[in-house]
Amino acid sequence: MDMSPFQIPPFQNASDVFFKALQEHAHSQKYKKGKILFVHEDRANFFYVIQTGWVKLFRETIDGTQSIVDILPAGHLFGETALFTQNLSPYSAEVIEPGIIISIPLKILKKEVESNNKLALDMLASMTRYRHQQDREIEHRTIQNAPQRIGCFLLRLTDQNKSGPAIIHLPYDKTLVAARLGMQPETFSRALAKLKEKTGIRIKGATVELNNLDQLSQYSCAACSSEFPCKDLQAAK
Amino acid sequence: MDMSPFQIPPFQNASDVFFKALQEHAHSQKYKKGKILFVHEDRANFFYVIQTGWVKLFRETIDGTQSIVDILPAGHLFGETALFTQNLSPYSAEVIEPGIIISIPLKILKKEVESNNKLALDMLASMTRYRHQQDREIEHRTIQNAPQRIGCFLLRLTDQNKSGPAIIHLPYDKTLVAARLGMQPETFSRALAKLKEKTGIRIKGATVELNNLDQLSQYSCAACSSEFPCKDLQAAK
DNA sequence: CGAGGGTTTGAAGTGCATCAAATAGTGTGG
DNA sequence: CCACACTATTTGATGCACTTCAAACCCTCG
Repeated sequence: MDMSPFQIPPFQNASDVFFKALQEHAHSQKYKKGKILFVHEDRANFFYVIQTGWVKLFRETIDGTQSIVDILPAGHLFGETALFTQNLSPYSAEVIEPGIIISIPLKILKKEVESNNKLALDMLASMTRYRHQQDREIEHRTIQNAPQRIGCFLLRLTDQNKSGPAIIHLPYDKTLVAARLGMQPETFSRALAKLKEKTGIRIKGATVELNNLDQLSQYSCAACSSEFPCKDLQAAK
Repeated sequence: MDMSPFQIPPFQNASDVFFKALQEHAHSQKYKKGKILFVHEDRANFFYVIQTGWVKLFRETIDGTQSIVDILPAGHLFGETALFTQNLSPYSAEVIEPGIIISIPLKILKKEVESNNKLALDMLASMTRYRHQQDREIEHRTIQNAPQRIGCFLLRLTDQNKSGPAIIHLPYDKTLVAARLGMQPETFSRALAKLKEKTGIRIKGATVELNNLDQLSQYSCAACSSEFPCKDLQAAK
């Protein structure tokens, strides 16, 4: 099995025993769009690492309204928190862009985290980062308006090591981007148009050309407690 | 020094060495309302445990708009995440109801968490709980309206071990409750009136009488992916 | 080429914010 | 213990942002 997906936090310091167990019990599989990996409040026996594709984490109310917990790109893991919640899934997970996902028995991780303090610390660091992202997310929902939230989202999709104009293309359906940002599809469409008018970005289908990052970040980050490039925030989080 | 504040998660499994270090270096002090404990992006050398009183964690934008990260009651700790962020405070902290707060050098916690895996696991469990609270918070902001959010907040203030009518009194200013719930004070006032009309609660100043918990939770939790009593959510979180 | 989903556009409604002002409540010094 | 000053809270009037419902458009893919 390909071990490269595990060259990422928080696994840098995992033990050989752990990797050996992975070889034996981790399972890599390609999934189609729409595949439900597990459901909220299910008994959880696995956690997952995304090798390629995108995964949506969500919950829903009785009347079917969904609320997006997160949308994750390749390189992220999810479902690992079930370790600390009596093995109950805190959300549902659905593949939204086809890709390869590795499932790993929670038991393996449990054993490792209980015996390898370095890994536990790395997980704490990951959790902390996530927590701050969530804090920021709440802030955004509260004080940014729709066009600003979109602008901020686009900025986080850019490669923050480069400067100058950037061309990105939306990683998944606009409807989903809208949900991810806590707005209706119609609002997204209109807000994107407004953002275009305000900052001069160019839009063609799912492709967006950001010719003036400064102008964009000035417009979007005005209503935020941190400036672009938003420290600690990962692309497309 | 009184050690009772440390009979709480995540310190049950801390070592004697840790407690001895606490005796020597932890500092307990009474603070007045309005005291700023530290400021966003300050260098952090301490973390804190609330013995009595309430503390507000927040950030602000250049134009002075505040966004509330959290409002914490006695028994909670905060500032500990600086351990994993190069000792930079991820928010500001202000005492909003006078009380006694214990400050503890991060170094002590650092040493303990690096050498005591049990504590690290307990911290992971605490973080996980917090993370799920935040997820829920985002959900609430998205799908509950103002009166429902207030109802949900009131429910979480009740003693969930008892049933039947409950009398609570708001733990801090209505203006702050409003901010905590992501709305304006005016909106809070009107939404509370609406909630009264819808669920028959009684309000006198800061005292609220919930004579029908079922009706209240039915009204509030309709727009939520979990039912009352919202599992994993602590009172007044 | 046609079916179906994703996206945009239009029209109307709703909830919350904002600005302004009145009222209630609280703590202080006399 | 009272009057004043100040703050917290409520109430009113208005505006705006986003939602909702409806329909058209577009794009992709079988």
